Amino acid sequence: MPLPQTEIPGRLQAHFAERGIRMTEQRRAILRVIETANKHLDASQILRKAQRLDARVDRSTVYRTLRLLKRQGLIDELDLMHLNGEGHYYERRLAKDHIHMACLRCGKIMEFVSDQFDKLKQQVESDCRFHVLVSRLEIGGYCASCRSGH
Amino acid sequence: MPLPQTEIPGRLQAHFAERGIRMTEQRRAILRVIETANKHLDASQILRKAQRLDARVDRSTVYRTLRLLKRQGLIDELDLMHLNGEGHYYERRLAKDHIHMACLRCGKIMEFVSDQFDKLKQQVESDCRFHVLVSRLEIGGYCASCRSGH
DNA sequence: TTAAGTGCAAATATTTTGCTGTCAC
DNA sequence: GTGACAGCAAAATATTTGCACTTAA
Repeated sequence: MPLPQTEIPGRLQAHFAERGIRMTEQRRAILRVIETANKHLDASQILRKAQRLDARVDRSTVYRTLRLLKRQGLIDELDLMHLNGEGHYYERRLAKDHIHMACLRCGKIMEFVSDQFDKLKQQVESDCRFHVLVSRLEIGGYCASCRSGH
Repeated sequence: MPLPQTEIPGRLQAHFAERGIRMTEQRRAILRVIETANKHLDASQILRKAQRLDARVDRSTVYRTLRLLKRQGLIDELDLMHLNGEGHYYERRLAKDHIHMACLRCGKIMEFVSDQFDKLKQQVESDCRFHVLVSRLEIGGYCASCRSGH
């Protein structure tokens, strides 16, 4: 049984090699940033962090690489309820999808894994004869602390 | 038992009146466009259609009104997998939430109502002690026609 | 070698804001 | 009458693109 994807470092680079996608220093830096991120990053944050690894990285290369990663199904794009502007956030796509919850009061982002979510997607597959490739469930509301303090 | 919200025309205007939110000709035009839309519209499309009802409507008024409607929980904001650019789409919020499926090949948007979706949200409420106010489930993949032709 | 990738600058797309005048209540 | 709303123009934000140069394979 393979290890869960979370525990394989360099998995993104490995994927590029497997599919014969060219590797550059800039891409290496960007992939590294995404692989080691411990929270959701937007394009500007990815740029800044990648430039610390390789100062040459340009903003447009970040966007081009993000588009590539999306097409390859390696990252997911999130809005996180637009708590901060209109941009998008990115995170590695792991073996198991999860739900994102954003607290509209304190801005905290929470993640939640649920078998019911998988069942729901299976229902879409069978009831709608729709082949699911990507899915995104984002919920906005109040977290436990904020709802009690209300 | 009240009629489903879908069947109450002028419901958005009624909501404004109930909450003492000022009604203007411009808002009337924008609300009318949203209420009578038979597909998902983005800000530019709403502007264009609203201007046909009242030529004075300005782009900024559209955005300001959309923000107001969002805050009032009267409309939902969608990405529809960004099939056409980076903008957002809007639709009236009805009594029952639904899932949006976007075919990545033909661009068709489908909607699906599922009790499992409601159950999943209830699970988030209880397991995470998170009070759900808005939720958005968007799925990208291949529709029945496109998957068979593949 | 050469097709793919990059930086740079400029363009495009989307949304917001400041300000002054107008209008709903 | 007055506070909320509107138009307009400009700014802010987010993303994409054209093109000449560079580089991975």
